Amino acid sequence: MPLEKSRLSQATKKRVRDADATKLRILEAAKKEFSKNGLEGARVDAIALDAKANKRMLYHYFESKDGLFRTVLEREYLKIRAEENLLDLENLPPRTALETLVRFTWEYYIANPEFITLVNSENLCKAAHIKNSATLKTISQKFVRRIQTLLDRGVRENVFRDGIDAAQLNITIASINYYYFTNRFTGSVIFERDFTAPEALEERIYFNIETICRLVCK
Amino acid sequence: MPLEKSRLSQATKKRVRDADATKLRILEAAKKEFSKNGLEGARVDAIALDAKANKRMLYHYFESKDGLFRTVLEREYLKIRAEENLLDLENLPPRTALETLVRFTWEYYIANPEFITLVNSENLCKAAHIKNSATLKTISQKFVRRIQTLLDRGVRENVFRDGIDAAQLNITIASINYYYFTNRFTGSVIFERDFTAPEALEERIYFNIETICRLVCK
DNA sequence: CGCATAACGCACCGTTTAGTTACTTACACA
DNA sequence: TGTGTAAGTAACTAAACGGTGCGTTATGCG
Repeated sequence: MPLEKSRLSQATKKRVRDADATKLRILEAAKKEFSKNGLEGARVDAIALDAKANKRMLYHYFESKDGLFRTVLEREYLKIRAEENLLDLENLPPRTALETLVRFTWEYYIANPEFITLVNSENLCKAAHIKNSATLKTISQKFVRRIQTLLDRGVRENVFRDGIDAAQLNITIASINYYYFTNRFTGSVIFERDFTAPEALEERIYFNIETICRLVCK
Repeated sequence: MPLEKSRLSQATKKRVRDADATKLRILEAAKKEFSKNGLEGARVDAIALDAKANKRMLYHYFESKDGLFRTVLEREYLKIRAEENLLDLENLPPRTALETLVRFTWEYYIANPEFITLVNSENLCKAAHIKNSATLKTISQKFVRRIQTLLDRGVRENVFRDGIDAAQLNITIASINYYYFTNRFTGSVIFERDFTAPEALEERIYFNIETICRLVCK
């Protein structure tokens, strides 16, 4: 009978005490709070409250506010790289693959606005949290190599210009999408138009694809 | 004799009490502190100390921390627009004018890295400080109109493509320069190269000019 | 079942924070 | 040269902050 109860509780994950579930709740709450208010602006108490966890647990699992931020940020980097890896760039015509990549970046930022503000926070503190993360370096470089392969294939198939650097292209694709979102609030005020209106978004992604295609294609 | 002394002190600006000079010292110190640590991370005491002013004066002149930030940010926007207006785009061949604009943006960010982090902070708080600034809107729109004029002239002279939106182009020029700088710390870690090394900077500005010219020119 | 361990909670700490009160002092102008 | 006003100062506050000491309780395992 106690065995059965144990099996049931494991299966339904309705344990009163569940370290993994608590950790995850804290991470989700931290992601919200850090992305909304920045690293300095985020409140540890607010994270604990939102996670329905005791503040003590936060320090138990993540050591410090910075430790928690590091974990959140690293997870977000891993997540975007993982989704990028799902892109089937290798089996698409080069031009279509390029367009797919631009569109993916755009849509990822729309769906995950937190990523942008987290990265901004990390740059404000000069990348102090990720400085020593070996995994982040390797996965990012693997992605640049994938783009280089795509560029090479495009050149071979005579649709891409020769001599384009994959890292520079990668930065440019990110920038024209990233900038629009991170500055959407000041942008909307200054240009007196709603940057997040559906028509505005459509106009922008069209313009961005055009920009990249004209840069890369023959 | 007291008249002479007064005249002298006004001329040399060596008054013991000088409201304008104090205000300026506070603004300069605030710009440093806000850009270094963000709005929330900035410390009012640190600003007062660096400005060699009493904290009370800060509240006397700018009302609050947010009031000070608003003033700093508005001044920085006015400054970049003023420098942009010095650009002689009207009397340059269209392609040269375009290249001049891209290069100016790039060099402005190199010379004024504070501008970028201040804008980032403002976007984190959803443009709360500049929301009601009428001057900012008008000067920005005037600039977009200048770019539109340049684009029109380029089309007439048969060197630019037709139908390019000045606002979109303006955003794109800003983005490819801005992103590189704001993310230079995470970028340097992830790509394992120094984003601020002279060779890296040169490579990037070349790539950016290429990107814009390919987008706009025939 | 009994028990070691890990999950969890409460109440608290010392420090730092933005902002203020109450005061003194230099200076422009009459 | 006297004086009202604005510039400037020091010491303070109440609240909020990140972080902890220490006790309690659920749970998985032998």
